[in-house]
Amino acid sequence: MTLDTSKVSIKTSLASCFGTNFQDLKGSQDFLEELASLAQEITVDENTYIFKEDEQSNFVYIPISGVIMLERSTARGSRHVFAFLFTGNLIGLSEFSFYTFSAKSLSNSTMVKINKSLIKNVFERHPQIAKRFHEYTNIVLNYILDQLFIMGQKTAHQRLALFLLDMAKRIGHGTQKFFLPMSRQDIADYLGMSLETTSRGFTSLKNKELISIESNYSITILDPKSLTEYTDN
Amino acid sequence: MTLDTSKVSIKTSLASCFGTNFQDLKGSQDFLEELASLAQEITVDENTYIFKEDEQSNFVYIPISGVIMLERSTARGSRHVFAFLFTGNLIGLSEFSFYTFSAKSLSNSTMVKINKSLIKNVFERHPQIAKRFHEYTNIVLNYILDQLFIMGQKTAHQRLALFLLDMAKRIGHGTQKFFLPMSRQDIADYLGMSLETTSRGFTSLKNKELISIESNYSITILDPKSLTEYTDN
DNA sequence: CGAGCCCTTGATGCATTTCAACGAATGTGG
DNA sequence: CCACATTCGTTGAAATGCATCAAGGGCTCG
Repeated sequence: MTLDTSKVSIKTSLASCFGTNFQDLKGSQDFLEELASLAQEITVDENTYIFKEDEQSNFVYIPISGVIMLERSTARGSRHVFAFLFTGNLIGLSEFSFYTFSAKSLSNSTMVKINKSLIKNVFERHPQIAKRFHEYTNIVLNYILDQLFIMGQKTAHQRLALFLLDMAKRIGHGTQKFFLPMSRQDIADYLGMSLETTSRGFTSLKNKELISIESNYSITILDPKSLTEYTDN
Repeated sequence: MTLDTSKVSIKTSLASCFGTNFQDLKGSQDFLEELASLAQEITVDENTYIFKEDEQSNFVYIPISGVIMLERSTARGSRHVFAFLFTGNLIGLSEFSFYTFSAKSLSNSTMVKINKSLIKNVFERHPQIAKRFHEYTNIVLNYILDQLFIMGQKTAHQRLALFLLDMAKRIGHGTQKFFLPMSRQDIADYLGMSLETTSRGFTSLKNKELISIESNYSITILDPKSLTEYTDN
């Protein structure tokens, strides 16, 4: 039950939840000390659930490395994927006492696991930290609104193109070749289309020479500018 | 520049932003006094903009009565409607110094207009109030996630049915007959479909005897249960 | 009464789903 | 190490949903 808060990877993840100058915030030392003694770093295998929908939400998680997929299953057996998370997103903090979605690891991942009561307590005592988190929530909200717009107004292939551009930015960090950590089905369930349409989308973008597909999961964006234009209608 | 905070309508709106037992919160009296002296109640005519995208976001607004539509226009001239608000939603509070969307009144409306700096200041001084607001933000976030799911997985006519059920709940407050305050085009832009598809959706639901259409804007949900089943696939 | 706006309806074509078959990659047991 | 099963992705053909183009109907307001 101890966490090495001096690790760069952990600092990076915290910074992306609470801002880059997080260390300067009033209360941040206190918070870090509590994390050091009461939080833990866990590792999660590929394809395993960190938690499932409707379970008691006693913990929140911050991914350090790996890929986490958030999903919800529907009455009729279909599934909605609503996010792929890489590093530094706080998962599972809400007012509900149970999770409203499942979190599944798509790769070997490491995460910081924190008692929900610890976080809530820190937020009570240190409004500055709470404020930072809520600014971050606002960014998430705006991101989802953009996604909502995309779902309503873009064609299936455009949505796929936008998805790949987003992944390139978040995974490739600038390089245009990256490893896709999720299956075609996962992408389909995220973009609200059938598996086949996703597959055809890949083929179509390849034929247009906008991307190249080295293997099923290794993608290169050949022409970011044209690909962006393609998403613009 | 004074606001009558004893009005029931204003209390109701505040309660829906900050919780029903808002008055018991630490700092709420202070907040109310500031509102009384520094906020104002404004009225807005039908079909006029309260603010537009990219304007300086100096004020936040809480609708008291009427209907507000939040929209964003796109590069290619199309439009995305992302919310219809009735009463008690805090509009326009974000970290950006300009609005990222426009707010348009669809009816004669009254709203409380508050200086953004006042609100931010209250939140700094009274973490309990800020916390309430952020709980409310979380509810909004969940609502949008549901909408995202609907956009991805439901057919056009199902989306319309879900929209009407939502409106009935929010406008009719239990009664099944209600006045739709927005045009077919507004609904289309909200649900990501064409005006014609929206219209056909109305006709189709009418023919299925799930709703009746007294006039273009007066709708009755004849069979809520079957209508709900219809949205379930 | 006519103009203008909003809504509805029809016809057509394109986008996407669905059903079905095939191919490629991966793992398992003989 | 190879045959086989299994999983995942691709491709084709048919059917469906939806957008688009086009025309007509009803309402409101001057």
